Amino acid sequence: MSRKVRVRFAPSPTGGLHLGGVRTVLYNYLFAKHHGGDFVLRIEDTDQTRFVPGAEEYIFNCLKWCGLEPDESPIHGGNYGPYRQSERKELYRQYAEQLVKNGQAYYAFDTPEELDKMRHDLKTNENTSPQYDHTVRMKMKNSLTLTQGEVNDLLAKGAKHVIRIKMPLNETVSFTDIIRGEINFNTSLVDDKVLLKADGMPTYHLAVVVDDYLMKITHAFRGEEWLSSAPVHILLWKYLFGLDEMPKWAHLPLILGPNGKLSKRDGAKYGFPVFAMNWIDPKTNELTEGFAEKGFLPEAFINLLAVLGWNDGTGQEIFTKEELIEKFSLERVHIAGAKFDFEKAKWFNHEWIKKSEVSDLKSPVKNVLIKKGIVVADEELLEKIILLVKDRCTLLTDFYEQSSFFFKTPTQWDVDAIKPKWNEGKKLFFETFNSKLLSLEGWDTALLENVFKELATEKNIKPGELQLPLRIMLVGGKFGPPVFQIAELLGKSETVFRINKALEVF
RNA sequence: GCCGCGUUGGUCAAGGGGUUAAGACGCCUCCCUUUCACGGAGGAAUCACGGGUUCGAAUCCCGUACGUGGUACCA
Repeated sequence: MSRKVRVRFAPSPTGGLHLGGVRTVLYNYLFAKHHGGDFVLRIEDTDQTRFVPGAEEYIFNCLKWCGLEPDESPIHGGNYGPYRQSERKELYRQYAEQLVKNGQAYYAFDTPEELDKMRHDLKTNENTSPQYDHTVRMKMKNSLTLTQGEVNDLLAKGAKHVIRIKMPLNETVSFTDIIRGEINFNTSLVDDKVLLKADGMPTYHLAVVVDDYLMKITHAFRGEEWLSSAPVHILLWKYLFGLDEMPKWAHLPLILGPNGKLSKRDGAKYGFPVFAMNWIDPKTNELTEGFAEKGFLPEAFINLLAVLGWNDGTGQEIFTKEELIEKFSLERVHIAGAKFDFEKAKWFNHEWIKKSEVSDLKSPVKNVLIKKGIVVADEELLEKIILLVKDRCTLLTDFYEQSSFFFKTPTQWDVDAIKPKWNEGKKLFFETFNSKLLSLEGWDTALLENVFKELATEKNIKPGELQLPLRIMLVGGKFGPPVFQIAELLGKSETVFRINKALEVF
């Protein structure tokens, strides 16, 4: 009988939620839901110096927008709380002390200056970043080098100290990564990582192991950047709780930018978002644009993220969240990192806009229009407009360009586009056309097109040569859906009005 | 430097000993449409390199190169 699947995501509230982070959440979520398990979200606010106000709330907003709400979290509650690292502070010390007692960790009293000095003194061309490891620990100020009495004195005096893991000499630590298979590390090459900081807060290394144990996590998925510190976590599991209890690991490939690791700067540089939603850094007031505000549908966003590094083997690319839950498997996650391609991302959004129902598009489109100062009074008209233009919108924001002319009479016309072929005959045509429209019984696309073509034939002008001028009269430029459909939605009086108005200028 | 991980068209990728090496994005051509899209039909473009193993290697092994992550009292 296997345990219920429980996976977790543990962001630190340090700022915006970037693509890699959202994808990690996504894979956690999909895996949990695929197995009918729980998706636990805890906050890694272990380091007060890096905690950014508003960032936690921001994370929840992003998850909500993406439709990836956790089953347990600081705001959703759950049976394994508290879910904030800072609120669990007292838990960690005992485990660290236990390791010290068992000789698997030790107190270190080195000051930051002493550490700097050590790193500076030992730095050579062959060893550009010396580690606090078995080669130097016996030269430092710690409970391995001091006498028991000295240590007790320091502790009694309340001397600042950390607890570091004592990496064993020349042992092989192995574990099986669900995506990558067996991975081995030689412990001699791993440094004595700090487990408990001088301020009493745990580092990620201690916290992740203790919390995963206490919260009964069965599967731990995280970015590949954690792979190097995996041996520390494995050892901690072995020392503290036993390897049998340890969750299964999977290290997810990185999402890369055009030049290496995807960074916030790449977004600014290449003009695409890297965060799920807008993030304003409270310190600098700097805004980083999000996919939501850029005009992405959340369904498209998680879809494109899901298939950036995973596929179901069939060639299918468009998946609903339900399909993803059903088909997702870690074994089919790609091992290598993937470069993010914004063009493809836009394609996904376009596909999603095309396949979305008008009723689902209405609210986001309305928001786009309202933001641009357009008042949408007629809901029915809005629905017709969306249906008419959605195939040509890649981003939700495109709905503005594609439909604003339905709400605003043009005040400028692309005169250059028609001027070369404009003449009195055409002007006369439109004057006649307008009076015909006025006396028309009924008003629909087919009827308008008929009247237009009949009159063109009568006047001996090719209808094609008249369509562009009509379009420009109605919308102002060479864009928009088929011109007679525009006229139909505009209605008789507005159509006639626009033709007259344009005729004065042409 | 050291350690880990990786490498199939420009990008995402399928394929895991025998394939004409799928498909998608992007690009190009044509059709549809005398706006632009959508849609349809085509096209150019790929197994990092060098050694093995094998009758046979994109697929397995070793090396090299390159990329990437880590090397913090950051996560």
